[in-house]
Amino acid sequence: MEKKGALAALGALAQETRLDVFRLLVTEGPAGLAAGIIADRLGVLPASLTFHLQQLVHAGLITQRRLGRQLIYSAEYGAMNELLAYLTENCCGQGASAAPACDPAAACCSAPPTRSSVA
Amino acid sequence: MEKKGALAALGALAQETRLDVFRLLVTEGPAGLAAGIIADRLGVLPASLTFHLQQLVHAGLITQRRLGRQLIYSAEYGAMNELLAYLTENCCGQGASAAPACDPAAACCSAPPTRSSVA
DNA sequence: TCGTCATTTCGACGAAGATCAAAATAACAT
DNA sequence: ATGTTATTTTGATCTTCGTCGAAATGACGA
Repeated sequence: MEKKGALAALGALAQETRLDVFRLLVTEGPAGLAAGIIADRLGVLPASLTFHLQQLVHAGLITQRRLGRQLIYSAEYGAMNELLAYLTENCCGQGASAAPACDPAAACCSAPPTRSSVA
Repeated sequence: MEKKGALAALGALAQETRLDVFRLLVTEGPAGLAAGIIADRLGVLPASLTFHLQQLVHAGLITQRRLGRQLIYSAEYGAMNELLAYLTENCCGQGASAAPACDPAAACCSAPPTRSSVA
């Protein structure tokens, strides 16, 4: 990941509501969560949530898909891996390794472990 | 690292100048760099640099010490390790490991490899 | 087609972030 | 004491960020 992308990801996560949203989506795995449910769980007004969701989408940390009349958001594990890789490579010593640590399959409890690999 | 600290660190790094400063300090190792030299290398006005350095200090990512009439700033590797640990534990799947990846000894070239362990 | 549910867009507002020039402080040498 | 260098503080200005209520869009069912 180049600097631009890392800055976008860092900026997107550097806000309490957005960090909460992302963490929530991570625990839900690839199945994701509808906007309304996220708003309910976190106690955020719909308009505000949309604002934050857009920032996260724009940073590539989450993706959006439509299911009926609701919009489902889910975490983009690859982006988090790239961010971690960037940080270990550029903000630690020179010899830092970058083993991918994020895996949707690890989101164990709420969503049944999906066999499909990461997009 | 609790959420508050992670937010502070993310916010501190989510700005181009500050990310540049931190990356520069990381490459310099524990020896650190004087404010004036950082300003020179990055082409930032002194007042602006001070502003950004303060943000980084406040987030715990760098530390300050005085050497004669200059102020030396150096990277706080522990803070970066904690941030990486927080991200892997909270923003990846549940089973993510948190092996400390940052080591000042890895900043090989400019500073002689220090034997003292990470704080 | 009409209503209604889910979500987004719009417009306005205050708060926080970033930048700059100018003045102030701190440390040292003469 | 005085001057010089290194850095910070101050204050002003401008932009960006986050929040909110109200209106608009999109998708579905009757």
